[in-house]
Amino acid sequence: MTADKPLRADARRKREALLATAREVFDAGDFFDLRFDDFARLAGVGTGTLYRHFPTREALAEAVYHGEVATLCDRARQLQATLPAAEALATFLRDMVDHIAAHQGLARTLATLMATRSGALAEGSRALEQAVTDLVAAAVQDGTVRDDVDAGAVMMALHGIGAAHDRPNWRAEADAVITLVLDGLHSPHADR
Amino acid sequence: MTADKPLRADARRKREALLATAREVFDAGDFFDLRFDDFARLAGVGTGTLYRHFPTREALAEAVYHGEVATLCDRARQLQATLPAAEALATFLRDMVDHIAAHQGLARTLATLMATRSGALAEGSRALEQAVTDLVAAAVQDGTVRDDVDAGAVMMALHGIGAAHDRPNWRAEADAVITLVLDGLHSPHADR
DNA sequence: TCAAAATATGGAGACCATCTCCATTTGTCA
DNA sequence: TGACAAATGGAGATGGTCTCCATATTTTGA
Repeated sequence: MTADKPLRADARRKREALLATAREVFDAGDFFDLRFDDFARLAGVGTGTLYRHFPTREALAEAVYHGEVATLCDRARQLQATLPAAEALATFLRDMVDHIAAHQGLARTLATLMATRSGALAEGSRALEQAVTDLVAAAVQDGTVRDDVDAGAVMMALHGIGAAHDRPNWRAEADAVITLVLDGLHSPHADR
Repeated sequence: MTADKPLRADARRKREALLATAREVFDAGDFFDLRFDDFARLAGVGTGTLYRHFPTREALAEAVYHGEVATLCDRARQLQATLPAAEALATFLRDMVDHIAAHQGLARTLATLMATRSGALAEGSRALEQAVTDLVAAAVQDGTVRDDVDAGAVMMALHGIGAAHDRPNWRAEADAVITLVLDGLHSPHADR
């Protein structure tokens, strides 16, 4: 997609170091508590180098988010290929909750980024949304899910779950949201 | 709740000016784009005065949010007093969407604040959640809503709606989320 | 009504994170 | 290996945040 420029050897090394460090910090949820310049020191890199590779904090986040999303999308495709549509959708959503539970820091970071609406996550988010859209469409197709509601609503609900990750009773509530959404999706159309 | 200290006359005037200005900026969604010192200038107040009254940006936001929440809670109580429980809940949720639609800037500001999780909105959020809890409890009581899901899930969904206010198709998706949640709430318990 | 005491003001400047710039180092290619 | 291109890193400029205190305003009480 982005025209690959042949990156020099040391450049790639530094870039990788930066990304590795970012991933850790990202996952620990300290992404916004850390002075940006310190990423550089942490990764054993000069400030200038950091800024050359990732002009903004958000650019760095985007790069990390990318890998994250790829994993989730693979998972979605895999489920879709091996399970009945409705079940694939349900499993994916429950898995998402597991995933967020297992990566609180990541959830926190993403929530902040979403809210700031730097737009930095646009590409990654679109990919994730596409995966959800496919799952929902398949379920609609075989008639197990109503057709008057689209995947956007599901994304919103997921967004809410991720953003609220710090609630005391998060896990139970997150599961409850998924339950509501799934049961709602299986309801017949309301008349109005 | 907070011990009221008899505020001096000019102090109250300045404080009010600050709040009025903040409310505008808040509603316009520019809350985080504006240099904090400029609030002072905008409100015709010195920087020092601003910081005396509201030590942080978040403190100022909290003060504004307070009034906002009070209105919504009143609305909830009023609905609860005049409509059957299930209908009161449904109406309130739909009204919330209307409200957010009518105050995009506010939604944006709140989403950012929530994500930053300054904790500044804790009190206001608790009040709002209490209102929703009451609505749900009443509906559970008279048997129109399942009892295995609590209000926290509804809050999460609302949170998601508010946080995603910048999606192109926001309105339709927000309505869809509410529909899913309401239909989900009216479903019988799932077995597992 | 008028000091004196208490309270509040405002803005100059300290502080600190972000980001730029370029002299130096490192890698690549012939 | 030499010469050119690519990349580095960190010193310092920039600009927003917040503190401090000399001055101004309000209140008190005699």
